[in-house]
Amino acid sequence: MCAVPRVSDEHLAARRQQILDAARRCFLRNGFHATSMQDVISEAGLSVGAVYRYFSSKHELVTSIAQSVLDGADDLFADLATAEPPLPLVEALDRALQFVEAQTGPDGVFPLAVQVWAESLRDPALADFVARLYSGFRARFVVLARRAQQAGELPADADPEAVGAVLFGLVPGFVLQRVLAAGPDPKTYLDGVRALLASHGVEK
Amino acid sequence: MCAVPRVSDEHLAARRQQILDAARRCFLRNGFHATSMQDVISEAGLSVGAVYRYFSSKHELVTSIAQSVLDGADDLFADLATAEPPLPLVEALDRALQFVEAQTGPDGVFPLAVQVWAESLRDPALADFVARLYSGFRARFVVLARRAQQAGELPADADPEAVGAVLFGLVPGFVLQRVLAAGPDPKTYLDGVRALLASHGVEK
DNA sequence: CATTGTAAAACGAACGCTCGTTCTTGACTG
DNA sequence: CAGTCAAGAACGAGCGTTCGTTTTACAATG
Repeated sequence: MCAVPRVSDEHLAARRQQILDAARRCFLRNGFHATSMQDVISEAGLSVGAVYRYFSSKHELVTSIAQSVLDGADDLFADLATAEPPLPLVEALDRALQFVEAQTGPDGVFPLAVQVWAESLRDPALADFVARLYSGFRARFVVLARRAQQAGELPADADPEAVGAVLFGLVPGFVLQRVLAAGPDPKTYLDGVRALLASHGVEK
Repeated sequence: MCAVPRVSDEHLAARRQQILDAARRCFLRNGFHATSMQDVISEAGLSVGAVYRYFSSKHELVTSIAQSVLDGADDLFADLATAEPPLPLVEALDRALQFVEAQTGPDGVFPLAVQVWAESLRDPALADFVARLYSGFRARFVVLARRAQQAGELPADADPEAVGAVLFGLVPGFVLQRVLAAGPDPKTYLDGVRALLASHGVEK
């Protein structure tokens, strides 16, 4: 009741974001575990008490960053799956690779995403979040495959679920090589995909 | 005088392996960072001093496990690339997926590999090791692609480097879905690949 | 074959330090 | 002056590692 000495909501939100930004920089630089709360606090230019007002624990901070890292890619994938007219597979992949390529550098989300993957193996809540999200991603690619099939780009008896999984898998396959093993650039990778698509039928 | 008290080399090697096994279990259960030396020591049923006789630091233990996790896959990939007669691409992928599938469970190497990936982003020495090894893996798939091309399985103007990168990328693409997002089984995934290979030419 | 000398191997208490978190304090706001 | 917010000292737990000591294994000895 009564006296309500308040700071504007924007101020509170800005403070929170200030902490999140600092945490992201620290986590990117040193990883979740090697980053101490003191690191984040110093990076944010705040005090211990201030940070603990906005986040009740380090774990909450890690979780917040992890979720923000993974969110946002879905927008792109949604576009790929719903574009009119339906995108040819190679073009859809081209866009996806260009998008993720921009996130493979030290300022992109993928170095953090790799850490999230590792973390999710030991944090069931995070694992659930990741599984849900990535299954959603895959579903986008399944839609993409189904529409490509309707457009005659795939054999009539192809399983869109299977093709979608492969298409989706091409993305982390590209990213991992890029981040860990100096993989080829998106254009070269795409050329490889094209060559496979143009391959001669196969079957043993 | 001249006492030469010795313990057999096998004993020493066995002790070392005993520690490595314990460390692997701990790291798999809790991750590199959340595992304390005390955890490893208790798991191994040894004393602090004993463990530090064999490994001079926690970091050395982590590095040893990380390297052992990544080693060994190359044998399989080498076989794929050098088999006579040259393997059809789908069959080679089939073998690769079956091999990695066996390693995706909680007792396989992949949950640990994901941690190694994360760790390598912040440990230059490990990053170098990983990059070298994975580039080697990719090279195997490039050979595979080149031979498939010679067998007429790929267009004559295809770039084996690009195709090899894509083929290699299919593997982690599969693994990540399997480990993080309840991805499809190897057979379904392979069906997807087959459908793509049988696709209708494409180009815009 | 018992005894002894000795170095390797194992032990585990203790150390210094950093961690994540809590608590006390005071300044500032409405 | 009531109440919020930030500051930062303080805390206990747990970390990785060190190190002085004890135990073990075994060749040399008598």
